[in-house]
Amino acid sequence: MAIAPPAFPPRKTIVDVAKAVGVSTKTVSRVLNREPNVKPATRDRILSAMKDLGYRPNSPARMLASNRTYLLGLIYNASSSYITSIQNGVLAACRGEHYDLLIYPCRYTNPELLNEIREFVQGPRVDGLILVPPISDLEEVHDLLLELEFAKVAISREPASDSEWTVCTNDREICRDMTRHLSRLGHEHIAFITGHPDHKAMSNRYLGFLDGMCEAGLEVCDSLVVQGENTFESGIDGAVRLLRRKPRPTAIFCANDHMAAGVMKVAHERRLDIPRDLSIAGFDDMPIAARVWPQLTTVRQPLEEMALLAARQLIRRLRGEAAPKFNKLVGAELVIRQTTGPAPANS
Amino acid sequence: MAIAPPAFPPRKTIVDVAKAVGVSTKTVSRVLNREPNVKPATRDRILSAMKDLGYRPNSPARMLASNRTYLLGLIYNASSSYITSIQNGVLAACRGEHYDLLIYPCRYTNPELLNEIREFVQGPRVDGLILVPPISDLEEVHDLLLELEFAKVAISREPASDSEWTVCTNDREICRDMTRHLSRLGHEHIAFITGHPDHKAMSNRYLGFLDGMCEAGLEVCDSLVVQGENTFESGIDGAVRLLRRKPRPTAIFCANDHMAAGVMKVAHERRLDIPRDLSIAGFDDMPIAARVWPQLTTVRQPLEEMALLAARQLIRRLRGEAAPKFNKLVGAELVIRQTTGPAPANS
DNA sequence: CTGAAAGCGCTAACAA
DNA sequence: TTGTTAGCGCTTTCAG
Repeated sequence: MAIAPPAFPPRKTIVDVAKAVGVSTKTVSRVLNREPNVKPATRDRILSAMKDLGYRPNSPARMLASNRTYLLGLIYNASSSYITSIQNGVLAACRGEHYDLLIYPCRYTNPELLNEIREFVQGPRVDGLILVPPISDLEEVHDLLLELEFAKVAISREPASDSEWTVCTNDREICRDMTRHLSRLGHEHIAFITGHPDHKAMSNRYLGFLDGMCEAGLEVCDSLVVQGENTFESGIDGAVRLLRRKPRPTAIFCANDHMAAGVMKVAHERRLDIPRDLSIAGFDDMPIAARVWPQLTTVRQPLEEMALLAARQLIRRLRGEAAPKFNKLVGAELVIRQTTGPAPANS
Repeated sequence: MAIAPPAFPPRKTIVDVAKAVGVSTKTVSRVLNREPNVKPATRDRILSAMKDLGYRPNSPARMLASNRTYLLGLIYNASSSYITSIQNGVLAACRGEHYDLLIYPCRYTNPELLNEIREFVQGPRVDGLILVPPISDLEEVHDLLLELEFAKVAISREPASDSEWTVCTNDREICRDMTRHLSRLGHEHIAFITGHPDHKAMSNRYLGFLDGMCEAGLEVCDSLVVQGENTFESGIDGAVRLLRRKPRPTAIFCANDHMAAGVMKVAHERRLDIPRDLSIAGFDDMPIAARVWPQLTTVRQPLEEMALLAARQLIRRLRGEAAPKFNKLVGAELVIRQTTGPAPANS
């Protein structure tokens, strides 16, 4: 009834390979799985027989027999814009390791989220999970996966326990550095638009801002900190509110680039010159950062690399090769472009 | 050695379900696959037994036995920015149909591309393929898949034969409409930055521009058409060249939004007021379009919907339910924002 | 270092 | 409308 994938000439199996070489299927299976205990000579003969016969392993069969799928799952919030980088990193780790990626977008606010995830991991279609914010911030998700004893690595999450596997960046330090950059440019009234309160990494960014202000001996005025929601629109709202303050801030540091783009829009509409009248900084170095005018000063997180490290570690673990502890910290860097400049003289 | 997915309590199988209900495994299998020839009453009993026992089908087993993977493959060029919309559309079609998505980024210029694709489809990890530009423009890819008799649907491709399955938009008509919009605003010197010549949909956009110019009785001056490459940078280059022309164009229509953003950058740097001094139009309605300042006038292609239709059709075909012909045309629409306005009076 | 046999959980073909 | 019987191609015992 359904159209089956064609198979002419009929696909070769390990039986064919085993026959051709004159060994048992088990031996073939061993070289397939890179197991030890195969004489190099035998191994080579098998390998070349595979090539000659055009043999390709049948993955469903391996899955069934080994109870593993060689598939990694990536659960993410559907509207996250950075997911492409993450995907690329994960796939880079999968290449050559015989793993593939199954992506699973969902809404992190969905009350059914836990059930969805349970379904997904018990499919059972994936061997391990990669979690990204804001889903990696949800304790319930980690608890569920712990209960299910399901392998996972979280990106941008501070490990709640020692056995939890994470890859994160120095959000806090780098935000202090950005604030320092601003203060060195002479800014004293520096405003901050925070990220969505559900995102933990966001609060670290704010802490870094506070660190920087403190270090520069600048006062953090309550009225110069407004709550954003990571969106372009909330950046607009934040800017509108901030530009009403007296004294008006001469610099606005946003917890992400989308909000910074919103601030830029408001500044442009008010005919403020960026950065002469107002400096603006973002965070993430999304593609948009280099494409707005003027180009946005921001912070680059090596998302792709983080994802690669996370996935590589996960694969090791699934192979049983991994160390018990894995909490990797990778460095972010300032990307100083055109939206930050000296504070106005009369400020 | 490797950490196996935990299975406590041991997972239920169709045998358990069959026993519980007192039917054969085949009957259970039938309801699992929504096959006909099961008495509704039996069917209901089986369904509720499944629920009671917490049964979940083991997908590797189904794959092995049925020679299908219930996985769709999405092959795309790694640097394509619109891939998120496509993914979302495909996944929307997969939901509820027991299909999942395997993504496979690659470089369309890679000389190994055909081999990569061959490996991918013969994995055999996917049942069918969804192709997007610029890979869907490559004849060799279609030929290979034809030779392999592998099911596929192409997005944004004009079918080379009647049996080819495609979903595309009316690029040409909508570009004529955009040109008409510009001419009605009084523009006479309208420039066009074309897309990368490898992308077929791009040439249709150019043809639409020509149609529009013709319809408006405007002359298409060779010096007002420049070749772009779909990138922000090529938009910058194009703008620099175009703004040197005499008479200077009063409007620039770009074959995509990235290039339009590049044009905006140049315009801003030269202190041209958009749209008073220069109108700019893009194509795609990428997220960036609404976030630059002023907001970009562009064309919205329902990419997500296109992907959904493509995937849905592919799934039907894999089920053996599909019609032999499938060439879907979905409509794009103008999104008139702030970068297009009346032509300067003195032009 | 290698092999024989027994399944993994499901579906296909045929029978009833 | 339902059941029976073989496998799918591989990995896993466990025995050499």
